[in-house]
Amino acid sequence: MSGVCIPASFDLAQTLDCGQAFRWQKLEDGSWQGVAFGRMLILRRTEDQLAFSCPAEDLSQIWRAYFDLDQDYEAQRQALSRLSPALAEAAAFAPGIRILRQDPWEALCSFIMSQNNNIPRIKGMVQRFCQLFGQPIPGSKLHAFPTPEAMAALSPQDLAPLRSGYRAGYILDAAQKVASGQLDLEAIAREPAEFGREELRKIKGVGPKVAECALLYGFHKTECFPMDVWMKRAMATLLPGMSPEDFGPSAGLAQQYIFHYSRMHPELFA
DNA sequence: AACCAGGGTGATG
DNA sequence: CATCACCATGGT
Repeated sequence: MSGVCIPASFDLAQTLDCGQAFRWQKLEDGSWQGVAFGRMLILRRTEDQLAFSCPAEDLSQIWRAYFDLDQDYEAQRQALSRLSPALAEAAAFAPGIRILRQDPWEALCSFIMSQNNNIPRIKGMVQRFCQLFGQPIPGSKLHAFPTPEAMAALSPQDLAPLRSGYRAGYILDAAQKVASGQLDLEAIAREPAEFGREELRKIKGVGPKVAECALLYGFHKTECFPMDVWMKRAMATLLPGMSPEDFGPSAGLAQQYIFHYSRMHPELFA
């Protein structure tokens, strides 16, 4: 068990249930449980601290980066809020959102599953995916996210119990391209976002939106700005005339404020 | 029953 | 370049 002071802007519910990650679950006692990088974590907030169910070593080597704890989100939120009153309101609605630094393959694969799908079903699909094909995590009943190497050997029939529909072929194509080295995720992490956009779209079923999600949530390319159906509606209604480039280097955070705000206020678009 | 969901593909104007 | 049917599945 190890603790850490809560950064100025960090709310567990806002960050873990805002549609950027699909493996976190709120437990009965109010703490959050999830898996990332093959480790299970239970996370709970006390009055002025976060309690991590892990050794101090994992906190400094895995979770500090995952939760982007060294970044000043308060400063970004204030800067973004000056750009537009509507954005300021969305940011004030969930000031504790942070952009997680997820595993690149997990983000890519999860958002391939997300296409033309809804969030509850995406969560179920990701859960079955891990349960069916991921390495068990000792003493937890949970499983790591399946590796591309493990997936590359499978056939579409093997993925039938996943009930992912036509996305099964997309998942396998992604796994094969990554496992074979045809697609170099480390190079995408290293290079500018535009390189990643071109590379990721070589995968079947990966278009502009899925690539943008993978780049933002898996490669932490913070200027990326995924445009799904919610965001298109929100931009037209709340931020008419503005485009992704107007939000600068932390456009991804602006996008997440707007996305979450829109999803929590569906009546705005009725 | 028809329509929708953090879309993409392939065909057609 | 814009539009459109279609894609598999589950919820409303």
